[in-house]
Amino acid sequence: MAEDYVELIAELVDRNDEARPVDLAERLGVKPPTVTKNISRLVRAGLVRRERYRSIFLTEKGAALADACRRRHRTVVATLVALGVDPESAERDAEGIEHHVSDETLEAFERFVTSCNCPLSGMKRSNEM
Amino acid sequence: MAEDYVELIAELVDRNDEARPVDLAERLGVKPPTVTKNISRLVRAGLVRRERYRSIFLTEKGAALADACRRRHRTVVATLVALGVDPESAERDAEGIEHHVSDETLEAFERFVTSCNCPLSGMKRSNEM
DNA sequence: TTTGAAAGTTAGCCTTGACTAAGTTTTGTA
DNA sequence: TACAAAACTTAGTCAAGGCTAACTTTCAAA
Ligand SMILES: [Mn+2]
Ligand SMILES: [Mn+2]
Ligand SMILES: [Mn+2]
Ligand SMILES: [Mn+2]
Repeated sequence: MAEDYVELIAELVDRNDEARPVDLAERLGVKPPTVTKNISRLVRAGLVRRERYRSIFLTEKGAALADACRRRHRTVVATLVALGVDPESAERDAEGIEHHVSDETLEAFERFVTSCNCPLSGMKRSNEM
Repeated sequence: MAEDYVELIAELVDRNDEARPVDLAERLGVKPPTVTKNISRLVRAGLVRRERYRSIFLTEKGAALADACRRRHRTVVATLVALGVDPESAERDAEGIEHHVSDETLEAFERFVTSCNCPLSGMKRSNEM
């Protein structure tokens, strides 16, 4: 839960300079009271700051987690796409898969997408055929 | 939850001709009362049969789900290993990842591991380097 | 400047999936 | 065969993460 929240908060702050509960609820597909309760949990965990009836921001700790999650998210999506999954399915599946990808697996994914993008490897062609 | 249970029950029946709650608890890393409660849920869902104080068996429906899950599990592990993840990490991560792999992604994984095992593709070499 | 709608919170409820403690049934062994 | 240990279930508790209904605060339009 925490990972999806901080990831999305970072994204919203980047795009809108703030993260509002209403937008979190919309994007996460839950109702506003659920967001309020979960944000309280994140506050308890030291990941976000909040003032009542105002926007939500990440703490240093939350921002660090968000960065790691966003990076991992992008890597998982890139890996799925490189394996031939259509981008919409890749995005949808990655949202769940990302939370089960260990550091070792993440490194393997990074190696793979890197080698895939290298035109000399010949991997992309043979895979996509 | 259901997926992990039916998958494991199928595996235990294959290996031991029966699935006992004590073994499920051991393998799933939970306590016996948790297994009892979850098995009741599976009974309600029509996935398993049970007689009190006796072993657990899959219904037709449960066996069908188990087969699909085991197949998907193996494909996910094979994909991770083909991407260079060590087998222990692959097995561990697959246990979580499998539940978020859609049919489209599963097909892409199958295509990938098949092409990887084809000695003519050259993919395995370039990836493992 | 008032005021109504939008946004946010609180309270209370539910389900899932975990646990412990305590009771019941089965089973291996003396 | 008796009985203790192992296996299983029941009862009760808890936290996470959903929901609705109702309340409070904010904000923008009249
Ligand atoms: Mn996610
Ligand atoms: Mn994500
Ligand atoms: Mn699993
Ligand atoms: Mn599995």
